[in-house]
Amino acid sequence: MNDAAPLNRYQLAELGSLLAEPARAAMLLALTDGTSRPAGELAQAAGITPATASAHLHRLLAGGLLALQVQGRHRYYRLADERVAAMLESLALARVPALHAMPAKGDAQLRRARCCYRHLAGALGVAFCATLLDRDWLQIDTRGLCLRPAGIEVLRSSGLAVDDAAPLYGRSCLDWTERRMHLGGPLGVALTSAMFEADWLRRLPRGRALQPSADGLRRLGALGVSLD
Amino acid sequence: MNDAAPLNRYQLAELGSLLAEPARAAMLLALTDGTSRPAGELAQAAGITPATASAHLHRLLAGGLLALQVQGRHRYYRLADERVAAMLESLALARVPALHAMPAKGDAQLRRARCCYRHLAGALGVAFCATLLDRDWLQIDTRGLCLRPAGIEVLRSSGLAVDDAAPLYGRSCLDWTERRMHLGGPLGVALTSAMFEADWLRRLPRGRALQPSADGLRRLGALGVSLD
DNA sequence: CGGACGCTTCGCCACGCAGCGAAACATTCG
DNA sequence: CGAATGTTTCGCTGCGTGGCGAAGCGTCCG
Repeated sequence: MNDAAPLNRYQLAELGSLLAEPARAAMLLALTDGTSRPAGELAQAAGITPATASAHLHRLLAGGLLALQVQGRHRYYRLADERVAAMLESLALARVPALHAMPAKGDAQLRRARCCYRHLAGALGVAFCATLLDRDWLQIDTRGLCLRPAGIEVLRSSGLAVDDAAPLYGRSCLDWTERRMHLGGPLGVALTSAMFEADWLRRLPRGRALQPSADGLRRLGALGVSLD
Repeated sequence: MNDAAPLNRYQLAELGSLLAEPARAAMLLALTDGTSRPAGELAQAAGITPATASAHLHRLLAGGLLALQVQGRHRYYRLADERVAAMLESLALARVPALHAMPAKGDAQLRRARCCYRHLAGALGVAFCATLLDRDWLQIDTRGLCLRPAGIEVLRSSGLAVDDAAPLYGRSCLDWTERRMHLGGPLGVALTSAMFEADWLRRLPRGRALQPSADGLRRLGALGVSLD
């Protein structure tokens, strides 16, 4: 949640028109997990020919929503940055009738652990964040959420590679399925990627769901993180 | 910031197309301060004839972005709810080149105190939030930010009508000009409206800027809120 | 070197829709 | 009741743009 620089009508309209086409929307949504995908794959995801997809991708690129990486004869597109992903996520909020059709929907795996762009969300993300707050390992100030020294130490001794060179700040991120906050922002991303490195979490081939490893669950449990 | 229910391409595209027209964007932006405005005024703000505006307003209404209130021969439109305002604000973030063109822009009044939809933002909002956190009057848990009893007491004794019947939860909201968090969500809205009632703050006829009263500044100063 | 592949550019068609003026409808006021 | 005002509905025109196939261009591989 943010208050924002005053957009003028043309900037807002331009942004809207980039989203206004189902084909472009499909391509953006296919990239919300943070992956980079070649143009052909995005064309297929959107259900259009490569020719049409190419035009759409250029518009999104020119609009600053996508970034391009050329690799041989493939051209990999990804979301320009985390703010674009955050914007897409936040758009969904205006579409949700507040409390409707939420709880039991989606598969159980997705509810338990998933990525919210680049950080951990779902029951596990909420429980992890609750523990950090509960044990006073996480403090809040006006710059955001930040690990206290005690938190850095305990996470590190659990096997998580936590960098304390520059203090990273996170932000609270309301969890879609749990209706509680979890940890997002740079700090959330850093801790989540440390969990990947330590093999506490594994990515699944498709979708946003994540698979906690047995070791990861044991380590988290030792920290006091329980899934009820 | 939120992770979101999975929007499909058509929902996202529909939402985008509602924003994609400068006329509609202008009308939405004119309503971001939370006011209700008659159709004719919105037509004028968008620079189109009433006939065209009527069609746009209907689309926005059908799309769930606006709410309508009929009063005599006037029809007052306003943003459907706070989530719509939040969405519009968050859209601006994707347009801002991270750290550009921010600090000195806009007038000083707007930077000092303004409304972020319905709650207080700007230097004053940030300072107020920092004080609440600093004095430990505000706690954070997984449901959000919540006043502690000591905080309720001290605010009340300063003359702010703080209701403690049901604990209100706020959320952190990144301040556009200050790059620090301030207090948003239901709690932020409640405290801000209490400040209006206590005449600590006054609305200005136009725009989002707010005018703190002399008494309000004195009371806030007594709480420890300073604008440096 | 030549074919396969990935992607882009080009030219074309067709649909959607924003815009307006005119007219209809509703409400208020004299 | 009739005029004035605010808003909507209707019919129309013109522009923007999404879609495709065909062709062009770079890259990889045998």
